[in-house]
Amino acid sequence: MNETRSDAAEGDVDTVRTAETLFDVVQRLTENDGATLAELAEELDYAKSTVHRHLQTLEQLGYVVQRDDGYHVGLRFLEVGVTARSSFRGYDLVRQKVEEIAEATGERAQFFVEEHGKAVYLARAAGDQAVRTDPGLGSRIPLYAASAGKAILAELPEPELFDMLERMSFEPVTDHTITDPDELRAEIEAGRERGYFFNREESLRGTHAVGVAICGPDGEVIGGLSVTGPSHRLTGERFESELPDLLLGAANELELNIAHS
Amino acid sequence: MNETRSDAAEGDVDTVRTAETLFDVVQRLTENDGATLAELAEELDYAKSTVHRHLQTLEQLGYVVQRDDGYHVGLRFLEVGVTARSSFRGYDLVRQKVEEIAEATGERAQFFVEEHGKAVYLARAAGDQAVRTDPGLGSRIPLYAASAGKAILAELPEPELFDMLERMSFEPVTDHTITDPDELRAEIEAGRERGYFFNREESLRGTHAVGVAICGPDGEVIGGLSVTGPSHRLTGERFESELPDLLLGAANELELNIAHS
DNA sequence: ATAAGTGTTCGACCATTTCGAACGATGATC
DNA sequence: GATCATCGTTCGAAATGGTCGAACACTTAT
Repeated sequence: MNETRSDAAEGDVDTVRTAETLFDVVQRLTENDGATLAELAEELDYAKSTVHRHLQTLEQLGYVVQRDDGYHVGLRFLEVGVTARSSFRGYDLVRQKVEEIAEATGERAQFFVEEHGKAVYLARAAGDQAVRTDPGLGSRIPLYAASAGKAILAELPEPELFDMLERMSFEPVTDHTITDPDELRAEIEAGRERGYFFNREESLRGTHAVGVAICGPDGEVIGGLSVTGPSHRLTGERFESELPDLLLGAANELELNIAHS
Repeated sequence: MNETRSDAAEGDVDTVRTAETLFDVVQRLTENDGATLAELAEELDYAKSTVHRHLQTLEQLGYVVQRDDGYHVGLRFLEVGVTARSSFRGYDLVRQKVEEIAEATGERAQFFVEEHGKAVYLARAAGDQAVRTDPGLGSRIPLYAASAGKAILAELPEPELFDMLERMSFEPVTDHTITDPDELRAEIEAGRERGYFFNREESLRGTHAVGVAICGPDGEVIGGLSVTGPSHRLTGERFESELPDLLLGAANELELNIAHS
């Protein structure tokens, strides 16, 4: 099929170096919120003056805040991130549906989209527990380790799917994670027939999940919806039939609503 | 050439120019999601190649995504923004409380924090309407135009308050917005006695609000909590006594819970 | 008073960003 | 099926601007 691809595989295309150091600072700041200038310079191995200049720039632009206890990432990231989130079609509708599903099943429901070959959490709701904030909002897991991720993969057009599988590194998340491309391929095929996908302790030990894809009016995949719970509770009929049916119904309704929005 | 360095706070401190152009791109991308390279270069008045390089860098770092219909801001902003949000003490507790208040009052409840001299939405919940997403999450309004903003100002130590008032530009949001520093000062004093603050169509026509401050265990202000609603519904006893009491109770409880967390 | 911890400034070196024009790829129009 | 319009991409030359390290200023603890 394709052959002229190898050259772009690893070559760092020409890139703005300064931006890398800038986001290094941001990155370190998220991992070590409230860090001081000296700490950051030390950890990043840049000159203090360099880090200082970047922090000052970031602060002036609103992306960093300096308080008495050190530097913090600013809420402008949240502002931008929220617009990024709402740029997904039907996000509001999906969010409501996620909460409905959580309530109906008593389990945790979540919605992912694909970005840069990973599954990114966009919404999550818990059935039983008090309404807790979404801790991992925006966090990423490999597509092949999530039921919703597999559902997304299965809806991709063949060439894109091929590319994506090519680029995957298949690092295990748990000892049940699929690490064989052929095995993943087979599961995608199987799930395509059924319309729903499973995750048996592949992303978290002791946790099962069922997932389905959400597609837009033109057939393009928007994201994936899944229900997660303890493996002892997600089993048998409920796991293999009831929850899938519920999800398929939800997906269907969602897709209709999205198409008419 | 010699620089006349006005040692006041006015001068542009030395700043990473490249970062400015980079965030110019990001900014434009949030305002015009899905823009093409040519559009961005045109609107920003940079060379196409320059914008291209920045976009490529941003994409490689995960902060921008290129889809068939153009470039989009990436969800990494959301990821970073969420950590910024949860770096505020007691955010989870506050969020729950906001939802409780919305449910109890049937009106809209919201939580702000101060950043860069503005009030930033961190949480919002609506009582009546279906659970809708927070549209303006991360968005900013002037402190002096929000009841919760005034509450925050009133809790600041005098020197900081002074500085902040100095820097304020007092641009009106509606025709009821306070634009006179002395008037604001007076309202802050008055509210300090009472413990709560009002907003009478100062941020949105036809809308009233009551707000209180939330403080941490050391007396430092964390943010402000407020209830908003149509001015015809927020009036009389309910507006000037019931809601304030409710909010003061909520703040009190919150502060206790936060102190013990 | 001293010391250790902040953040801040400065000038010289040289890395790197910027620009514009030309290229290649894709899709629309006639 | 050829031509035009648009899109993203590449390239080298010129100068803009980022990096470094040492020294400064400031606050708090010893």
